[in-house]
Amino acid sequence: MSFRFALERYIKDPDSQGDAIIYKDEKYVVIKDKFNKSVIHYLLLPRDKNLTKLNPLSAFEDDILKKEVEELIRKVKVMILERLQREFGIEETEEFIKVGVHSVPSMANLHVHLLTKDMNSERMKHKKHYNSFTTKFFVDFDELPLKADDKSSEAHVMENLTKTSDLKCIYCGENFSNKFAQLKKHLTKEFEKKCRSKKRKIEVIEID
Amino acid sequence: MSFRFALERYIKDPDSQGDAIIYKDEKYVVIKDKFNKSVIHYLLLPRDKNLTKLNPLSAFEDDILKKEVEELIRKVKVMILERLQREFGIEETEEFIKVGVHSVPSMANLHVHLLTKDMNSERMKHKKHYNSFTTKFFVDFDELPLKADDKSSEAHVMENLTKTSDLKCIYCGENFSNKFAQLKKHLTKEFEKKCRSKKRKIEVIEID
DNA sequence: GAATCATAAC
DNA sequence: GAATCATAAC
Repeated sequence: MSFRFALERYIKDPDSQGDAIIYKDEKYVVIKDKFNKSVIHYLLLPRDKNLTKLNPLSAFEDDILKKEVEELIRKVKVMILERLQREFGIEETEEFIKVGVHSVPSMANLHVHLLTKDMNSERMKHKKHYNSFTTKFFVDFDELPLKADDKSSEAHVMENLTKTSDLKCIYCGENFSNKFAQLKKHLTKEFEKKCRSKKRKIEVIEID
Repeated sequence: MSFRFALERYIKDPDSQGDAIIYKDEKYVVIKDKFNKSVIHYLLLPRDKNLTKLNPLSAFEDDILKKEVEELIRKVKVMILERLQREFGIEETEEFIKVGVHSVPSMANLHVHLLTKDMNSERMKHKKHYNSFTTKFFVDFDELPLKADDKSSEAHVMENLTKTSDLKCIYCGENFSNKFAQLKKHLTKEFEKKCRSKKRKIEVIEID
């Protein structure tokens, strides 16, 4: 089976996926993105055989699906903010969480991205990664479903956007042109600032 | 001036280089490698105008140079082990420090690498990076100067070695073939094991 | 040396 | 989607 169906196993047999599973019920699973592009990056997937085949730009024309997913998104956002507090000592609001879909997903199974806005991850490795979350290639969940004539439906246009858009800092808007390495440094600095601003005092005690 | 002379400023005016300078006297400087390939990675450079032009494989035919550098290496090794203890809580011996030169340096100014053996760094980005420290491309200081007929003197042979040698874990010898991403994960795990084995207790206290 | 970009093969 | 490899231009 092609890599495009790599998410299939999570909806078919979540119990076999260990701590990659953040949430599950009969109809949905929420998993950790294996190649997280932010400090926290989850995927929400409907488990239904038919729903999982839908295109993300039109899938949420289904009102029931949309309502149910909205409700689950609310829960997951809380979990994300709690984890951000617990693991990084960062107090944030829902504004710090991006929720939406890729215009042209590489993975076939319908999935919604939920991720913190830091974009600070080892796995964030090149321009296309970054721009797939920071340009119109990424469609906010609130904008779904898209009108059929929306330009965001044109796959080639969208893919080009991830290649050609300048790299701009999600925090301060600074334009890094195509200088990805410099953007990375900047994002790390911005995130560490966010951590420091909580003024955590870390005490290290040797017990052996 | 070409990038090949990027180290020139460190020997000419170390005082302008801030905390990149680990040690300096009239004849030598030791600096942090700007693109460190291990947790701790320093470069030792003779400042003399003539010495800095020498080829690393033959430079240490000069007995005085060799003796002086040997002495400085001893001092720097102590500094490295202290920093390893201070910053990472890791207790190690000199065996954990690699000292030597690249057969075919990219940087023109004579420099000796001193680095911890973890090979665990964000800047370790591809096979050539790794193999330039783990194959015969890297010549241990103790083996210098090389006999003139040593194969290690053949630049093309050496450069090929960094491209074609299998990736092998420096800790356990596991062969990762050309699977660099997997080697990286493995090295991170190995290093974290080393940290954990010190059983540090970390207490986080919010003060704001 | 770093870094961007393109390109197979999975 | 990931990952390896090659290639300019600095």
